[in-house]
Amino acid sequence: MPVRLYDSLEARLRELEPLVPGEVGMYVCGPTVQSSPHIGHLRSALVYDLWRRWLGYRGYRVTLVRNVTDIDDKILAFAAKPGDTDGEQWWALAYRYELEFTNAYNRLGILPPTYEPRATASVQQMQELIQRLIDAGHAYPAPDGSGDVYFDTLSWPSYGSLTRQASADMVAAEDADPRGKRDPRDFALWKGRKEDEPESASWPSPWGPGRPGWHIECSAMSARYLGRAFDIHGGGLDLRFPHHENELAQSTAAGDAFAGYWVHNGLVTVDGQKMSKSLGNSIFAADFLAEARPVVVRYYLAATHYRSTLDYHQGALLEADAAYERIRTFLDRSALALERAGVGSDRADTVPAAFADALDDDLSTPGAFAVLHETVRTGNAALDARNLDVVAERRAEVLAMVRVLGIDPGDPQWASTGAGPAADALRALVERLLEERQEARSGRDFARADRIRNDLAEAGIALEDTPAGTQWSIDGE
RNA sequence: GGUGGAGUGGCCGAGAGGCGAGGCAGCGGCCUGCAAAGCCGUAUACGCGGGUUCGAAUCCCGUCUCCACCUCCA
Repeated sequence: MPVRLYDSLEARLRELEPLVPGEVGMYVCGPTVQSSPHIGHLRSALVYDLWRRWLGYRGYRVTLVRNVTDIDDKILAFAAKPGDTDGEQWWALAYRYELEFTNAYNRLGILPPTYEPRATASVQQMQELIQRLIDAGHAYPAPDGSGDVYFDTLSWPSYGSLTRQASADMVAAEDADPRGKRDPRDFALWKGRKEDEPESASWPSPWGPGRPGWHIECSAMSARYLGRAFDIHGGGLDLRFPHHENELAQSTAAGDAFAGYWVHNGLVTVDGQKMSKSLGNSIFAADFLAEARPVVVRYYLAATHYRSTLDYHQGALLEADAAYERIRTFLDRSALALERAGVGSDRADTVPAAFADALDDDLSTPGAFAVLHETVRTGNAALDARNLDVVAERRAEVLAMVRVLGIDPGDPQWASTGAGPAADALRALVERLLEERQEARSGRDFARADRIRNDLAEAGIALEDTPAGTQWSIDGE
């Protein structure tokens, strides 16, 4: 079955047919590194990580490019603002936040993209694109001497096609500063340097010193790294307009075929309300990751379909934790049972057909998780029935699925810091106590056995008696 | 005003004309010294009102409510 994905431009499910068979070029709008990452940023990056992993599993060679917007109005404004970061250069501020994003991505097991270009490194390509637009009659330098260059929306009849809007119906922004625009809908391709802006934030150009507008970077960098025609363009739903609409207009007006498919991920709300910088209700990555293990956060973010709104509320991570534990526990139990029987336990199979069908169908992670849990259930039943052949099969399937989703509990990525002398000492002590408890149980001295179990529980160590012996684990790991 | 999306059981969350996805919580049972884990069983669910159909959560008409975007946004 071919992979199908929902194309926002045509507003329908389409089969993926890459320009070059077997290869997929994917451009995703990354963050503007002006403040700390929040859940929405994590979700967005995770969505494309999952797309990339699935397409990779399906045999495609995926080139994933996710940009970093490291120059923009707010970055300059925040750097200039007096406060804690007084005196910090705009580029230092941008880099500081970029590192925060990278760190959060890493903790969630989001694989680094094939390449992560910064806007400031492609200014030349942007200028070339702007020049092509001017030459084609779709852009003009402002006549007011500001050094701005605008895209001429009225010169491009299909402007608005991505969001199915007619230019005439668009409400002009209240705060729109008409400056040298021919039409309020025109947008800046190039912004002339203003007096109070640092010289380090300006580049020479045929239209005077200045810096690129926001939208132009994606048009220029997607073409630079993926070609003037590429397969998939992704980004948050909130970027559809104006950002993606403008990208589409610029690139196509300049004669580039641009993206074959437009994919938009749903936003994250908090208690039903949109999370946004202006509302100040953002849940930041650091707080979020402090609430649950990163692998559980990943499970939580991946379990909802990527196009749905994800509404975060208190307790959501606890549910995700319980669901994830079910999978982890099965993998532990099955490994133990197979090893005792002298059967290897690291075999990973291909994923079940139903799981593949779900992900082929517009990356239906909810369907995929349903299959994963079904498989765990039948695997557990086989364990109880001591049917090890079936256990081995189910385990191999679960491993394959969990690896595609990036939530394999055995992945060193998620390994706790519990290695080294301290962990060894803890293990020795716990195992000594477990021996004592076993002696007590054998002598039917349950009071003593339970006292040991309670003491360990108070220290955050949970016990589980299984036919194969007692297992212990540290809560939250 | 324009454009798009959503309302599903105690909660989360899929599905898109016909055997009630899956998870969490609950209840009953099995297992267990007791737990834990696991297994089995367990639900008058589809915003409201009409209609089409042998059959509607799904299609049609109407209606209510919520959300997003319309030049800061992942």
